[in-house]
Amino acid sequence: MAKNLNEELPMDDATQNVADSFRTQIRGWYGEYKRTLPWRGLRSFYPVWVSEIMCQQTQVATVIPYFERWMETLPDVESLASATEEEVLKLWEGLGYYRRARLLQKGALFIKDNGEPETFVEMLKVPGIGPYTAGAIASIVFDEKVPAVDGNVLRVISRFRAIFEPVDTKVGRSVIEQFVEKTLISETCPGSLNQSIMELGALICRPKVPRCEVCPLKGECLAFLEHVPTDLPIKSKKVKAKKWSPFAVIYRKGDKIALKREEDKNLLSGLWGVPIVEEKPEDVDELVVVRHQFTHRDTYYQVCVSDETAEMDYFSSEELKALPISTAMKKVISAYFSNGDIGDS
DNA sequence: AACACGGGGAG
DNA sequence: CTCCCAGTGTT
Repeated sequence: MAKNLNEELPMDDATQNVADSFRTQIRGWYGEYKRTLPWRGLRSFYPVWVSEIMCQQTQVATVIPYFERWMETLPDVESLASATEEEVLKLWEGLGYYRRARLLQKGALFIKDNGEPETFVEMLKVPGIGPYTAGAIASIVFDEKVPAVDGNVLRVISRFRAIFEPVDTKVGRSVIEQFVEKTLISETCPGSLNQSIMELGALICRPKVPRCEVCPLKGECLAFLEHVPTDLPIKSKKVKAKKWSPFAVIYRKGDKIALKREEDKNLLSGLWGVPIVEEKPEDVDELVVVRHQFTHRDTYYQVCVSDETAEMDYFSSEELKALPISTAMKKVISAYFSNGDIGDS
């Protein structure tokens, strides 16, 4: 088999000694300082799966109450598979990246048909499970020797080995994955090793303010010894939010407003909200501008009211609390109910 | 490879 | 303001 030597890091004796030191130091640190988390120590597929999906692009502290409520309501794959999409999204309300919740349920249906995956390769077939999540579950639940490379691991390893290749490219990512898989991961508790690297990234090897002085790896960390740790990792892409000023139309009827489920192809698909349009409709009065910053869109909702009758379902402020509604739409709706009653008609 | 996809924490 | 968080799917 041909190997791509360009993507391999050195694997001499010195590197192996460094790897041994890494494992010893970080395991000791992890045993003493790891946070207590609701899913920490669990070794069955379902709760680990749910926790990993919830934690994608979301800080652990934010996830905890969502995870606990989710597990009380939908404690196993079967209950998730048979839940309504509305119920699933309501449990996810406020967490963001709502596609994760819908894919989680699709995954439950997939597992209902195909059985629970038990290997990294099988897990990749489940909707919503990518290389990180497959590695995390396979190593934590099934002791498979596979890396779980998230943002924390990219940062910790790029600093530890002084890897200046951009980590948000195929090559850069591969270098990190190869180092973890070929050099770092061992037979003993691969899941704990993966988790310990992530935990170190979250608590010590932080993006802006790393706590190098108390880091268990400072003796071998090339970024700490030879460079400026905060120069790493290198990231090549940087996308800036574009300004977006659509109209949010409140169709009112008495004390109720019209809401609809957002279409699949749109932002916030599956959630409920008022209609969002690019062009200003006829016969509406502008009420207020509500700003909401998405990652990719700095949004200025121009909230308008209309007394026309819309072909949608109408809800009172009490009734809409039962629906899954995004934080963005809650701001818009809240602006209407707090200001909209004052004035004309 | 580049982009879409939410919301919030922290400097 | 900025960056980034236990990433994945689509184009």
